[in-house]
Amino acid sequence: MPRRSSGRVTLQHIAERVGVTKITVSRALREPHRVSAALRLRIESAIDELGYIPNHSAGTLASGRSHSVALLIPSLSNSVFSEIQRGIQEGLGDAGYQVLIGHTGYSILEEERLIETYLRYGVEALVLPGTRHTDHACRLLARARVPVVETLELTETPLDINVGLDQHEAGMAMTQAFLDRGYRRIGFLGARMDYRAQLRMAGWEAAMRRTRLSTERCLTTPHPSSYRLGGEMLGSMLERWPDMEAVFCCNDDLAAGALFECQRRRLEVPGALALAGFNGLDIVEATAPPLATVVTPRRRIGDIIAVRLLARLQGAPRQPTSENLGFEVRVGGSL
Amino acid sequence: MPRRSSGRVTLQHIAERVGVTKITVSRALREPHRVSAALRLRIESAIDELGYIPNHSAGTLASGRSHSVALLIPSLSNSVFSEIQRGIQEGLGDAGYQVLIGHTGYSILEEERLIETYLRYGVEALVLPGTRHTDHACRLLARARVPVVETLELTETPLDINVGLDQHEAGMAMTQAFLDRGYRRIGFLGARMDYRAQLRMAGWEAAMRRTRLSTERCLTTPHPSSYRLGGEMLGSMLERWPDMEAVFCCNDDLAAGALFECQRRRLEVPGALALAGFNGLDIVEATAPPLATVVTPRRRIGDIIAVRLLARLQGAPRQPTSENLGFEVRVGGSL
DNA sequence: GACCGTCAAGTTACCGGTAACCACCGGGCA
DNA sequence: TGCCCGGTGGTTACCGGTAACTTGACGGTC
Repeated sequence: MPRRSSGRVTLQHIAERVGVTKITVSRALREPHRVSAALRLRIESAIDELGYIPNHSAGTLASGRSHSVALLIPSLSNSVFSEIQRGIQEGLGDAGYQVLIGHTGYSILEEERLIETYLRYGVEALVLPGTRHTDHACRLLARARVPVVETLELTETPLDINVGLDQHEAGMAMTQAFLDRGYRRIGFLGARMDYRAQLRMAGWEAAMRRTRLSTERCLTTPHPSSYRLGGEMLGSMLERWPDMEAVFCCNDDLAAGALFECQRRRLEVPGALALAGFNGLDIVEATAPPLATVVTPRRRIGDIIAVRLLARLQGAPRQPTSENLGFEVRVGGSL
Repeated sequence: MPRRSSGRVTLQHIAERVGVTKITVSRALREPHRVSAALRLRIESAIDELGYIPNHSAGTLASGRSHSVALLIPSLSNSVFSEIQRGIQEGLGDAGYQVLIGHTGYSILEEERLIETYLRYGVEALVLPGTRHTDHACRLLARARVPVVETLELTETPLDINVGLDQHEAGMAMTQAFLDRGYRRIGFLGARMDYRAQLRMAGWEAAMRRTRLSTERCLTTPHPSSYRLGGEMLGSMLERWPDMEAVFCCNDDLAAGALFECQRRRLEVPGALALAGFNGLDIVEATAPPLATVVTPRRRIGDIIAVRLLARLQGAPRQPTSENLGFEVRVGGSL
């Protein structure tokens, strides 16, 4: 007599119903060609009569394979990550992997916690946003001997697979686009200031210094970026430096918010002030005028991650590499 | 000799290292008070020396409890869902549950697939967006005997717990706000046209009919909504009905896109055309003018879901109920 | 001093699958 | 005829934990 009556239908139930042993039912599901056609049909009909649902834990425990992969993303409301997710999902989903999504909220501590959680789940690979991790997270990953993807930005010392773009260079390129059009008093607005925002800012600074211009006009905040914040920060900036000619925002949300603030103040864009954002989200082409931005190849990042990961999951050897997928400076109508 | 050398550290390894049996180690982790303090310390240090990571599958299989809950969301780039997620995460995370996020892409077929997947994982509860599901999904849920939350909209026939707001009534209320201000030729723009968008539209229709006004001025598309689409649809609408006085958009993205299009056409908002959106996202208070919208209590929905679910998980009996958390019409500056 | 209760740790069986190996059957072939 | 082989299905053990029950030591109580 069973100790616990889970009430759940198991392989054993199907097997009894059909009059075979459970291994045969298991095979009918996983290696159908190894079971005779007639029997397979009887098994299949028993399965859906009884409503059998395989127990993933049991399967994982027995086989040592979980058929799942963890994808950690910093934000659930940012289409930068949702497009990466889509690429990965499609690539790995077709190969039979389930993609488990975790939400770090831009915190590497939360990332560490999630890495441990998903290692407990036995994921066969992990995709992490960024290249900065806690020491403990690195130890966990090293011991787990599981393929790891670091994405979005690039690093010289990848843990394993690294796919992204050079955020510093992108920041410089956008700044150079301002310079090429004759702007000189170019400011920088940054929110959240996660590592990627810092890299973009460093790119702006480098381009300004190279041209012997001041990097004084810079405002940052640890708060998450939002449209409203873009407007507020632009306000502070104009108050402090009324002579601004151009503002480079660390992302499109901030830039759009800044644009709205200009509209409220009846400041012509780009006539009175030039603006640019970063990422190339949908909004930049919708505003009046369309915003300058750096378009990042998010969907492609997702696709490439899926390809590289599948190769590793199918046995390709580990070989830490960094893959630069580039970016495109789009001038829009705001500079 | 082990058949497969998983390489992974198990309870057994810790136990041998400390010189006890594995059940003692297991207890030290789950019921520390049942193990003497000295031994507990030795166990803990062995655990982090060897880097033990519990095997979630084994624990789940043995105990019949997965300590995880599935949350399905339609879109990973819409802060409507991310705020709900945050509420649920905080409420359930503290109680020791892991929230597994699934992405349906607004498809009930994909929802069905994910429901089955997560039932295999043995989740102890499911949170679903919406009240429409495939028949097969309903059968799966019924058989699983697991608490289910349907959220966002309300239904008269909840499967179990239902927390949301009356989307139809909200659509009517926003339309009434237009009417109260004297607008008569009020159009409706809808994208994606998932069930909630349909309900909002039906609310608009009902309010218009009640006032004996035409519901002719209506444009919808199955495409996902975006800022760009909002502009394009507004263009089509104005072309077809140049005499429009007001436009109610099924969400804020569309409304913002429509506003940008008005700016391009130098159409004063609300002077020449009044606009409203739906949801109360960050963007509506950032634009110039701020957009009218229906503010939905997303964070509260998440919080309440967590509370109701915890009660059920701790043994409260199933008792299908529908909980209406209401909404707030915010007039902004666009009507 | 016998008895009882409690605390700390161990024994045993089991969760629901899968790997690896084995057994049987019928047919083709030398 | 004897042998080998592929196609089918079964046997056995095990994955890494946990539930439930048991054991033994110790202290308090009457």
